Amino acid sequence: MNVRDQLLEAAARVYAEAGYRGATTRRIASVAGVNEITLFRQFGSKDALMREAIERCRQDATVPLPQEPVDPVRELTDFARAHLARMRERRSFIRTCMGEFEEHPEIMEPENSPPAVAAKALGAYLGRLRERRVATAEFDECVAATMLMGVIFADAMGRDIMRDMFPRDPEATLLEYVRIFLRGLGVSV
Amino acid sequence: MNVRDQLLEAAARVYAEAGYRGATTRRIASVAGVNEITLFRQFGSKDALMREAIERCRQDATVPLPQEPVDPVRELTDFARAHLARMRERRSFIRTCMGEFEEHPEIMEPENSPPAVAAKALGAYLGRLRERRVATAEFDECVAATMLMGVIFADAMGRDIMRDMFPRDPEATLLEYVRIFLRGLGVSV
DNA sequence: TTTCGTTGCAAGCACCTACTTGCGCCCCGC
DNA sequence: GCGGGGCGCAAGTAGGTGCTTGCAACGAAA
Repeated sequence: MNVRDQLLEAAARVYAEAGYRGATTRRIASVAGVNEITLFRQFGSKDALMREAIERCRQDATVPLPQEPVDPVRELTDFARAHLARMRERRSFIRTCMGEFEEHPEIMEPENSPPAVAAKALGAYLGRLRERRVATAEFDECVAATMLMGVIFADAMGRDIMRDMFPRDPEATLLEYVRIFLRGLGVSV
Repeated sequence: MNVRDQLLEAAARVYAEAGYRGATTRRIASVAGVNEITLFRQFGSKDALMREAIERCRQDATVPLPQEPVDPVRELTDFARAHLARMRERRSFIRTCMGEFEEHPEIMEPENSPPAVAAKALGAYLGRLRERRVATAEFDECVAATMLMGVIFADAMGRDIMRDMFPRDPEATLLEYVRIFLRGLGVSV
């Protein structure tokens, strides 16, 4: 791994831990194991480095949902588990971004944010569930999709912060989320 | 309002906007409309001021849930609306706290955090719904309570950040959250 | 072998930070 | 009227910040 990538990775790590102001060039360089001057020679300024480092963390992993629903509980559990795992991995980074939204709103591009695209795909899947008469209740699939993504988001962000609020067994909790959710859409579980 | 309270309020406001590092003593004093030296004379140090200012924001408003459920949809909608409004008011502050959790985990006392106590009260209410045979499905009321609080939390935190993910009408969305949720517990809506 | 681009090191710049000192003003109780 | 406590102002401390300069070492390409 070349010096540039080391710096980008270190910048993202330090940013997640300490925020923009706390991510000093000296600290980033130290974590990257390179000289501070090299940072400026490579990126010109702290701002340019941070912008590129944060942009790098944006690559979203899309979780597929089947075109033809077969087993909604299993399919949605897999979907939710994948998103939950991914958000939990990045929780420090996400929390820092959210905390600095007031100061740097530009780093949040609402159009393509990963949860938003996931919610869209999920909404389409829920629409298919209704078309196939698997989901029999009246519901707004957009609100429903936002709801499930919101539960996943809250779990990923809050489990380590408010420890006594979240049940011990993450996997069982996840399954229960999905079961309550699907029953709410009129899917028999 | 005396100088001390002005400083405490200004400190909380600036902290919510800029975080701990961004809340400089000069900026706080300027927002409070007092001299920076007065800040140190009153509180001794920035840390003491911030600690007291943040502690002040902790006073939680408990939202009552009826002992005898009558109209679950209305009761839970009122409950959810109150919590949503309160979280949304304080969203900047909450987001900043979450963003700085890695650096200052001590400000989060997981035992008495407002969402946790709300979730506990909600769980008890859901238990009553089941005892009265209003909620007929099998569900874990602890997980269910966490689920609804999570949806509220995600809406309060995310609506202004990921604008296209949340439907336009907050009140209608809220009602739909509650309806899907209650149906998921086996309550006929 | 020479050359040249990349890196490290030492030092330093101007600015901001939390925090201190000394002095003068002004209002409030006596 | 007057003494004292609370406040503001000017100035300054030591340390951290982003960023720059000058110079030497190294390794690969020529």
